[in-house]
Amino acid sequence: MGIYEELQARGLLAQLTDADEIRDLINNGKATFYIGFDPTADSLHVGHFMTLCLMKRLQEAGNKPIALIGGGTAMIGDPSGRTDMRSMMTKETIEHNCECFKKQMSRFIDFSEGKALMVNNADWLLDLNYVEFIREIGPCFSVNNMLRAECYKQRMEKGLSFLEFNYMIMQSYDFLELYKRYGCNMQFGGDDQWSNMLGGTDLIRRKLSKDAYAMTITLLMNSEGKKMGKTQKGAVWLDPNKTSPFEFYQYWRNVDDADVLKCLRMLTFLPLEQIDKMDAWEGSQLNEAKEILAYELTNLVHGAEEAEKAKEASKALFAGGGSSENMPTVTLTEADYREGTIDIQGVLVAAGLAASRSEARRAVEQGGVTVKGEKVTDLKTCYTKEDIASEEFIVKKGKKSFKKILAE
RNA sequence: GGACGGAUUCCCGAGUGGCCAAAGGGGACAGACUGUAAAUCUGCUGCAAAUUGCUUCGGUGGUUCGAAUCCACCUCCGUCCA
Repeated sequence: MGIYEELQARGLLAQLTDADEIRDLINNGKATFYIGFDPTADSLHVGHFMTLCLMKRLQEAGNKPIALIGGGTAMIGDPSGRTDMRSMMTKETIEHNCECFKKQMSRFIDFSEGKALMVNNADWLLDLNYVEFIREIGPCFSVNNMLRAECYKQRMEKGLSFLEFNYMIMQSYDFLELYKRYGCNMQFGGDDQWSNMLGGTDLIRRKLSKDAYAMTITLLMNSEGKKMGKTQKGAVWLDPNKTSPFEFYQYWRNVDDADVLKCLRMLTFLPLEQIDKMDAWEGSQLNEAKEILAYELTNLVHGAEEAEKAKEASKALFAGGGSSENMPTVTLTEADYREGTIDIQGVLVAAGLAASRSEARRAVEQGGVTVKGEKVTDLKTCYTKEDIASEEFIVKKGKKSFKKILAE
């Protein structure tokens, strides 16, 4: 089974410009491909993780990846899949984010000895001369066609600025530039990038009369048709400081039944045969599959040690037993106490389990707060520093949020 | 450049002088039921020293005893015309 067939079996392939040609290229290690990442935040998230995995898979199959950091395109902002304009980022922010991306990517992709490249499109986009550029590239784009592209259609109602309208052209130009510089003949990306990517293959054909290919991977959607990797608090980040390994683990531990197998196939590197066996699992047995999913992904992103810790902590909390050693903790400082004590609302707020004292009050009133295994119903419940220091002071809000509190 | 229309709480969206911390829906959170799933039902959803007080309806000023609501100017967005 070639890499192409494997990707297909995992359900990763969405759209391809030329399936036969692409299969031949990637199965035989003849592809030099690029995937673009716009530095819109200071950490990669789960969406990026999928494409990074794709990159890794293809690299292992002998193809040469180019990770393109969009230091230039981020100056414009991709309107794809957005209903309103992105807020503009300063040059400094973008540069900072680029650095963060670079570090994180090196964890997944082997950049040693020219096995992969990392480039930044700021290097060629920022110095373009406007008139020269539009004279060279402008004639290759039909506005009529661009307006028909899905990514712009969605914006016709809410409004689309000229700035964003240029995004597709910039991305197309990237592909052309990479083709010229490195012989990059393929581009991969999320399915929402399809029209931008086609812009690139078209441009290469027009300017160089050469064929280049594009392929998108399926966006990871849950059974409700929403993009996965987002929580109410925002994206699930790969940076352990933004999303702790434990939270990361829990996110996957909690996916819907309907999505487990899909996630295993698309995200993990487990052999397909093993995943196919799990296909037959039903009901509560699926919980095991979720545990595997959560462990595998945490392992990939944060390493085995962190994955193990997250698993332990989760067992300690939900299944009883296990040690509380690896639970997320919060240490209270002098400033948290008032006259030597802290009330239950204060504890919840200090632990980050409630955003405000009002929210904490509601949680207590509705019977959702547990301290050391005992439900707290009295808002006036107070604790001294000694109470907290004396034994395992575990505060639980609801079923899944909890913190171990330490005294200073 | 001209003519309209719009901006309300996490989101959508009602409210056109006091009864408005602001209807309704979604989401989030909590409870019941469960398998750390889904579905369903219930509660809850600005902040706080909490029978009260404070801050909020794009921004700044103004009218008024009283403004999300009226007036002026500004900012941003949409539609149509150029």
